[in-house]
Amino acid sequence: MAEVQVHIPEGVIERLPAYLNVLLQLRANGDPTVSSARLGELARVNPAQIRRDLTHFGSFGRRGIGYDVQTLIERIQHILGSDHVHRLALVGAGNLGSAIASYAGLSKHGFIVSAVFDTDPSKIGGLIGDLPVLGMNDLERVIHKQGIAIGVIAVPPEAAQSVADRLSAAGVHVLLNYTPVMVQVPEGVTLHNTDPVQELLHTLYYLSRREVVASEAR
Amino acid sequence: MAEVQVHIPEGVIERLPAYLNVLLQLRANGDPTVSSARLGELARVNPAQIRRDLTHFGSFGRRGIGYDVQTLIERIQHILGSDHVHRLALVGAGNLGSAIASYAGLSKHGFIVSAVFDTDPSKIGGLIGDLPVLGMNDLERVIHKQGIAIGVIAVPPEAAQSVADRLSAAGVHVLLNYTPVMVQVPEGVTLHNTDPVQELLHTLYYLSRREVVASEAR
DNA sequence: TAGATTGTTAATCGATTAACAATC
DNA sequence: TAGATTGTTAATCGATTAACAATC
Repeated sequence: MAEVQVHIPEGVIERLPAYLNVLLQLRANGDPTVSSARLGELARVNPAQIRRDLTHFGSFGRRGIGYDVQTLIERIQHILGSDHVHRLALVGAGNLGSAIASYAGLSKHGFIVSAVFDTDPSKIGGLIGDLPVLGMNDLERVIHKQGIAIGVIAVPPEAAQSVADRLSAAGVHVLLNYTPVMVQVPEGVTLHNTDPVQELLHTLYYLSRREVVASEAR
Repeated sequence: MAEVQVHIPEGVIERLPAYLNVLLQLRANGDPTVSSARLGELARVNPAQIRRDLTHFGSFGRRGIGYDVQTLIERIQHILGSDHVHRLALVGAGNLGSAIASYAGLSKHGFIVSAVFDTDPSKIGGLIGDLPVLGMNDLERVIHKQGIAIGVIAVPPEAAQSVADRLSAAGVHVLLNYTPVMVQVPEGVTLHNTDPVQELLHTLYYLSRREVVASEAR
């Protein structure tokens, strides 16, 4: 019987990585099982919601016991597709590029930086981690050859759009944009702007409200 | 008559920074006004929702005309509190720290890196941008003196928790954590994990679904 | 067996959207 | 005036949560 995958609410998919993160931590901690109550506490999500979310994909727990940490990790990784390796192309070998290449969070989830590109002749041929920096001329060829589906933009803002264009044209499906520029991408390419400032602004709202409340309570 | 600020839905506050980003782009473009239809197109939000969101704070548009870009920018900046400067303390003067210090997205919204700290004696006294790198001994004193409310953690993962503790104890209200470690913070401190991998995982779900769909459609 | 905790239903809650009168 | 577009209501939609029978 084929599994008919009906629509899964966006919110569910957004929470799965958060659950996964907590589960990986529990595993590192040596915990064999976890209840939805504990998981909810750690991920700051209502326990009922966790159970509800998981039912979209099956039933992974045991009544009276909870969830086996290792099993649930594997199930979620399978659902997300992070149970196999994903190759990234990193464009930009500056400070930011170097930091991304050595970022532990990537390898933890099966992402590996597979090629690094830059325009600067003084950087080409040098090493980032243990990868040689390639010139932009090699971009299309290497992306095809290595079957890279994810591109990371870590270049100066003024170059962001043209890099996005090149990566999209080369067949990359997902772009991670580290510049504050709102780049345009063609249909079929998913863009992620990793602008932490956006989040900071959001927090600022609550920060200033708190100050107001505090001074009113004087 | 005092404005009684009732509860504003979280989602509204999350969207304001997105509107602001688009508006700043429109202003840079020289557009004097914008309709909710156009704004919605650019921010990928339903126009009715934009109008609804804004009514929580007042009525900023003109019927038949739209919104004055400059006015709406000022209003949203005032609501969020980004109409004045916010000082950041940056801990970690490595590649990542250097990249953050020169990140254009920060200054665009009134955030300025006001002090940089590191433990490495070979870095202390050196410059990041035009700021001297200070030793960790100076952390509490400088944060108090400069009235810094926001801390940025750009250190190796193993140091993340202790840096978070020091910053929290020094009176910082908001932490931006650039490591993949889930750090714990005391009550009253807001933590933001800027883990783009979380988002990548989320995208991966749709990416693998698309591959399945594509191969089934073969 | 008694206690714990899931999977699942049904109720609640809140957010999104369509529609339209007000008005520029 | 006619056309455009807001502000706001009311209807829809979907997501969250409480509750509890099933079951380990």
